[in-house]
Amino acid sequence: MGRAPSIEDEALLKQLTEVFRRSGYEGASLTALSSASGLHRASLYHRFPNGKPAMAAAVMASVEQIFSDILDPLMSEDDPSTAVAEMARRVGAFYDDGRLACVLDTMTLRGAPDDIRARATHLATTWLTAMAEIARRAGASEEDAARRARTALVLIEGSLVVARVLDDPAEFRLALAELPQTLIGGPGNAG
Amino acid sequence: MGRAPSIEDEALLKQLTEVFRRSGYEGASLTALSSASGLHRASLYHRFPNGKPAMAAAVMASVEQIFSDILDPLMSEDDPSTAVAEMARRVGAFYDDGRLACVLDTMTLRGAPDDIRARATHLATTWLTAMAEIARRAGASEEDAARRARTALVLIEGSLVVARVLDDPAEFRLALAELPQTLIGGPGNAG
DNA sequence: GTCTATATTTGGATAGAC
DNA sequence: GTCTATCCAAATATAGAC
Repeated sequence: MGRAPSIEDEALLKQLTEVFRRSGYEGASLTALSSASGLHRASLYHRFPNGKPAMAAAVMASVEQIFSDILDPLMSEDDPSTAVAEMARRVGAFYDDGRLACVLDTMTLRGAPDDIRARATHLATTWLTAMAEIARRAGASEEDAARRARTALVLIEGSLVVARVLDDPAEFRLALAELPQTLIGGPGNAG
Repeated sequence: MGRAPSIEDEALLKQLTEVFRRSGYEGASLTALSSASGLHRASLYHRFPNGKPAMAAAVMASVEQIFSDILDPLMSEDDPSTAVAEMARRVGAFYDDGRLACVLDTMTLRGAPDDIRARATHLATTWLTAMAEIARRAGASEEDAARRARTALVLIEGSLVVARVLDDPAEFRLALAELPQTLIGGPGNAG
């Protein structure tokens, strides 16, 4: 067995993810990724022999894993309202209360590899499906449930942009607080 | 007088703006800016002696000008509902029906110069103020008007992200279509 | 005002010692 | 597994001809 890594895979991915989220794919330089992780550039290449595209792919895979946890309450929790509230809590933690951008936003600008953009599209679809399902379970029609899910995603992504631009997390917090209402509340739904 | 420019300032700014909107500040390489404008890199430096930061600053100034036109109906048009509809139409044109991202999003990632980010913040504030004013004029309380304006901005920015990620302008079109409702419709307002 | 040519720096990537 | 040293390409920027 070789020498133990100075930073475990999970912690490493977390640091790399943060850089990609803050700077976007092209803005995430090897220098930035290196200093964030504490590993020299050559060490990053040892972990990711295919370089920056591989790092970005690993980040996307990591985020997919994190989202499977974020969305888990929507499947496992019986009460839809409780389920959405718990999902909102986990979303808030992942976005560090609005201080971190979404990979769906920063990894889909021109310059990002096609496979990364495709993964972002897939992640968005997964998220939308899970949110639509909980709305459906709370009594919404299929059409209304799909609409509510899209609105929820728009509010989360938009509030993250606004929070960044205004340097104020208030809008993001509000979007999360209203998520149960957005997905399962109001007219036409039992929630 | 010297030789006439091969591309007029206005057209040049439009091309540069598109690159910055698609790629973000760091992703907008001189090569990309050059091929989009049809000018060689050295010619871009002739127009902007302070290089890429100056190009980005000029782009922000240009966008500020465009927004003063986009927001003009909110001041000059008597009927709030008509005013918002016309603003929405101009917003749709500026974002090319959801195909172009917002500078508020792409120019505020890490790596963009501080003064560019500050201009983005200022632009967002100007936009919010103008939208809050029309909501106020339509009968909303000051608090409700401010809330509606923030929601409108969140919906526009979020729907642009979602439209890009899903490669489908539908969500953006919907956000624009519902803008009158968002700003001046519903309970608690005369619109 | 635009061009070709070139300088300089940064970013991405590799080789080989430890 | 991480490091120093190095290579190569791309990005930013400048000089000077036309």
